[in-house]
Amino acid sequence: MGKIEEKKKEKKQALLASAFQLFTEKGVDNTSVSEIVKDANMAKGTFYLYFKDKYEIHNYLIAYHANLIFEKAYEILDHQVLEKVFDSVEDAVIFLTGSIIDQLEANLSLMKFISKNLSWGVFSKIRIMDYDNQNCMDIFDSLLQAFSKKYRQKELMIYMIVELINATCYNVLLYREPVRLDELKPELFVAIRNLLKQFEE
Amino acid sequence: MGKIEEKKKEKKQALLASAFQLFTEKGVDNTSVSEIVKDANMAKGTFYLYFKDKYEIHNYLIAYHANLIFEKAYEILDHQVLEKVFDSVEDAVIFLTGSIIDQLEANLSLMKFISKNLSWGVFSKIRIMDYDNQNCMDIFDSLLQAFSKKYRQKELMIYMIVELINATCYNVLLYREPVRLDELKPELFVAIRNLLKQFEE
Amino acid sequence: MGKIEEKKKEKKQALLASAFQLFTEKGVDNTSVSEIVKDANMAKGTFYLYFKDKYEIHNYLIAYHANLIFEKAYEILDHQVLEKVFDSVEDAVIFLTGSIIDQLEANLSLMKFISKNLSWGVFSKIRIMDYDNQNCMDIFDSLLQAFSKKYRQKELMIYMIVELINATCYNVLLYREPVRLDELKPELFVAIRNLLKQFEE
Amino acid sequence: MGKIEEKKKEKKQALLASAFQLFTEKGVDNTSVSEIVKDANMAKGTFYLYFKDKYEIHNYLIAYHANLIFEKAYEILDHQVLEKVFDSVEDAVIFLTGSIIDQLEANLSLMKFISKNLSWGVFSKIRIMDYDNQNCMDIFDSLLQAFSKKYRQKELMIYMIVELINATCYNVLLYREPVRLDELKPELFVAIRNLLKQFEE
DNA sequence: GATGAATGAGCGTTCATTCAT
DNA sequence: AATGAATGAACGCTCATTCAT
Repeated sequence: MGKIEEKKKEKKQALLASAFQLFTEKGVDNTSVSEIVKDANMAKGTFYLYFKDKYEIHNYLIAYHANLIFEKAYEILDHQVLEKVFDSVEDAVIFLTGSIIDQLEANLSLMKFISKNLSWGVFSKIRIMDYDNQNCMDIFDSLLQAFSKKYRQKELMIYMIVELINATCYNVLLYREPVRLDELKPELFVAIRNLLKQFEE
Repeated sequence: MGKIEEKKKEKKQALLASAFQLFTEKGVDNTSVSEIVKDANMAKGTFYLYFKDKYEIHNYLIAYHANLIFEKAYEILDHQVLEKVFDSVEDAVIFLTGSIIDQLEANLSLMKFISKNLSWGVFSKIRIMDYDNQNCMDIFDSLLQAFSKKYRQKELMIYMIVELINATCYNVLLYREPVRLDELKPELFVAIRNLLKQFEE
Repeated sequence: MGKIEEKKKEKKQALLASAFQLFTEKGVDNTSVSEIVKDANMAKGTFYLYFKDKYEIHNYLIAYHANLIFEKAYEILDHQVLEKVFDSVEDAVIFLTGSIIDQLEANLSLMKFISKNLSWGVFSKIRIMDYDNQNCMDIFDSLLQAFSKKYRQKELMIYMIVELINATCYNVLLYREPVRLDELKPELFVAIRNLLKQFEE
Repeated sequence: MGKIEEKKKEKKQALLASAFQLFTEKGVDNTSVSEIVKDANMAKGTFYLYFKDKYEIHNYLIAYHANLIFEKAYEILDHQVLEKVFDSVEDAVIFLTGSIIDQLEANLSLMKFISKNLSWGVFSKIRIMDYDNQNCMDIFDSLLQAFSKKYRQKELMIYMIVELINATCYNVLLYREPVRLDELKPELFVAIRNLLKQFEE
């Protein structure tokens, strides 16, 4: 019956929502299963019907939200590409980067949650999960194709760009160290343009 | 009497050694104080004579080992500089980077330990601790001066380089994803050269 | 289902019984939660399902047993009042006192437990708890009304009488110092009669 | 050598002073030997050269300070008796009581410290200790003799008076329950006069 | 499928006491 | 006599997990 399936999905979503809120609020280590189920209005045992343990729900959430950020960024980008706003791939990537940084800046606890947990491996696993979004790589890929430019080692290039953004923004956004975001941004954009050039065929 | 002081230092060293081994083997969260003192052949209470809690010994170890890596790299570099091996700062930085990566590759659990815990703030605090070494920034600084080249925003530049190295090497060293180390290295080196150029005055 | 509720009540009762025995035997400070649950044949965690900490069960027991003593004394008194045994309020109060002293004498560890912990504030809080008995003040009140005599500052009067009884009996019952109980009693009764007179309007 | 004896007495006094301050400030259970010796500027081991354990120093302090209160009260009284200020024993006892209550009121943490720990047995042991003061009983005794009145069962009488004062003042001073001190005092004085009359021969 | 009472190993931390110096 | 480093049992408390209902 579809209704049962629906109810199960609702339960799972409720658990995910509660866990995400608590994880970002107080950290994963300081959040207990008890608190999650309490917040989700469920019995403790129910949690274990949907997730093997606390770490499964943790990984799920990282992948989910990391993907969400790219999705949102791409959504905005897509409109602009269609409207031929950008002269080059470089400009589009910079725009994408800016969009991602803006999202992270607007939600620091989300950035904290994702950043230190986001490993390259997670992206490739996102598809396995039950939300059928495009992932980060596809987004870049389609972007690069849209401008029909040829880059070698596309995956490595994207990897280096993503890691550079993530790594440099972390301290800057959370602690304003060693510089403020508005000081980092222009240099980061130049560095990304250079990385793109570096991988041109 | 000096003998007591000596014994105390030995105890502290034993605790640091045991903690480091266990932290790198099983992670900080999965290592208990009980295990540390057991490994160090001490009573539980003794731990608290030397460290306020698990996190104090953790921070101590991060700063200590991060510093050690730079020190070792710089030691080698120093000899080469004296012998005028390098034509430019760029070459020297690349050499330094290579040396650091080699160390990380040779000790993956150390890399794992440092990488996810190393925040920019830690560097500035290293001096405070009781080993009076030069730190990362000083090393770069003296390097740059040695070649009397002028760069703007040196701190930001170093920050971006260090974060790029750290971030890109993590997955590559630990999971060989998305490429192997020997595939990453040349591109990383080019990227670093570009970053240096970007900050030339 | 009622069965679960019943089992929970049984568990709580078992904890209370074990705690009371250990508290009176060895004192509150020398009794650990571990010992209580061991005596009650339960896991340590179970204790914390029923009481916030050691002090909650402690307060519960003080109030409970203090109330119990008054209740028992009043029960007997009630019958006698109905049978018009007493000529005056004074006689009834003396009877009540005697009855309370007898109970304390029969259970010295109970007396020790209650005496040093019983503060005036506890009485007013007894009602809050889940046994809905009359408390000390109500008992005296109804007694005084039964004989329709008017006293001023009833609460202060009762306070002074109760404290006098409690304070003088403590050393006498536990250490027979400075006199034996049978030497104290007549003088205590006279003193109480004088206190009652003192507060007549 | 006398100097060594003197130094030892100084150390003991320092420990007593530190312990008393900490006991009254934070309670006996929340004060550790570590804190006492730290406050007294001594090594931990030194404590055990002077006291068997924490409880020995505790008992010592109770007896000492309880005695001190009576002493102070008597000192004042003595002058007044010599000057024939009082017409009767009753008046003198009331004065003594007032003086004791004033001291307790002026130092609530002292009152808290003494009150619940003061047992009749402590008084008789005071003499054993190394401060050779008169104790409570002697004070009353000499008072009664000064007025050459005859009371029966003097010890019991004093016991009841002292316990009544102590017991009724405790809650009133600490929590103002069930009445304020100025409401208790007149009634307490009347009750004491009645007790004295009760024991007249 | 859902519950939540029960578990108990494990946590970090304290501290009275000992004893080599 | 004085020290203070070392001890380790014991503490209160947490919480992931189980399982009878």
